[in-house]
Amino acid sequence: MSTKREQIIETTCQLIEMQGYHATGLNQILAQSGAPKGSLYYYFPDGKEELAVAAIERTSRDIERNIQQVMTAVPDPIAAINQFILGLAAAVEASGFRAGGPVTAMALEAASTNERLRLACRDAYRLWQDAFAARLRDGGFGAERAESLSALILASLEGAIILSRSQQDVRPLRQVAAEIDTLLRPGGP
Amino acid sequence: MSTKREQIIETTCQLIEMQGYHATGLNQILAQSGAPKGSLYYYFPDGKEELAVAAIERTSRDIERNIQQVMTAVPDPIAAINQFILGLAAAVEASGFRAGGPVTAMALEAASTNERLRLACRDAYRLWQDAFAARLRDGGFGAERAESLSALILASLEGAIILSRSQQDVRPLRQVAAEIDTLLRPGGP
DNA sequence: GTCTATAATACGATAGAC
DNA sequence: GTCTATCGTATTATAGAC
Repeated sequence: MSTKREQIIETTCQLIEMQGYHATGLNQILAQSGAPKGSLYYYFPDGKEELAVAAIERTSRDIERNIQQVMTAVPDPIAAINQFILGLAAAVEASGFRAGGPVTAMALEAASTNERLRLACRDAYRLWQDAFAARLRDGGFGAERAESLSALILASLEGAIILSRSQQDVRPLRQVAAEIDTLLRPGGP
Repeated sequence: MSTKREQIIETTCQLIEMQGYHATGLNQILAQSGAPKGSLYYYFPDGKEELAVAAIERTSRDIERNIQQVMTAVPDPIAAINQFILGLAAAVEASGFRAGGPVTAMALEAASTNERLRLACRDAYRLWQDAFAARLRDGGFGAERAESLSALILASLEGAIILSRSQQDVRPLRQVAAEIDTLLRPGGP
């Protein structure tokens, strides 16, 4: 419950999502969060790896809560998914195309080299995909189709964030939102 | 046309796609490619950044050629796109989920911090998306819809590679291939 | 629990011999 | 053109005072 511990994690999330895992140094995290190096190793004895896992878990919960919130606020599942993606586009744009979630960065950098981080990322993705899949089942899709559709939604979401940041333009995210909507609507394209 | 220069670029592509940009050291590239440090700075006076740009441009051409090849071999555009994605899934699996393209890694790590790399990634994505869009127009889709669909295809492709590597399972790529196919077929879902 | 100083190592880049 | 030795500065991690 320590507030300094939370500050360190929060700063880590911000820096990793902007720069990536390996480009973000412990010294930079310490400088920006105002914590000394001793505190970091007191709260995270395993060092950078443990801190990164904490950052992934924190983001995992935050995003999952965000998804649930939109899904509860908007009754129609298809409209809810559309609104979530557009909300994401607005957030990415508002950050000046610097934000896009720390999980994807670590998933790419550490998927092949760090098993612990890979599993943490995998679990986060699983949680988010399940949130979409559950809502799709509520909307009348069968279990298998909901699983398949939620995979497309999550994948295109992650990919569109990368495209939008590279182009510094929200168009890819908006286009994905529109095409997903078309795919989900009864009657189809 | 130097063969050593090509070796350096090829090794850079392999290492960056496995570990990312910042995690890949110049010394590691040199050791694996068998080149000495002097050669690297002779061929790439601007150092790591110039080398990374060369790696992106090389991958850009290779993938574009791969897309064109599948699109030429398979007459039906929708079937061709499906086959390209499944081919990608096979390649990712064959690499032991270590490969997935060096561009995405750099796009994420450098989008906010290195303008030169960001632009190189943006151009690569543009080239690939245009290849898909052109084929969709051939298949009868209007220009605007082809643009929007190709954005979804490229985004979901990139995202599904990340998901598949995190899970060490090609399912996400296969599910994306199937859902894209459903979306494209006349009559729809 | 909190903090500083420092160790051990790797990084990218450069200088200069050949 | 090719190569090696080395510089200066990062990095993660630790030891030990308070």
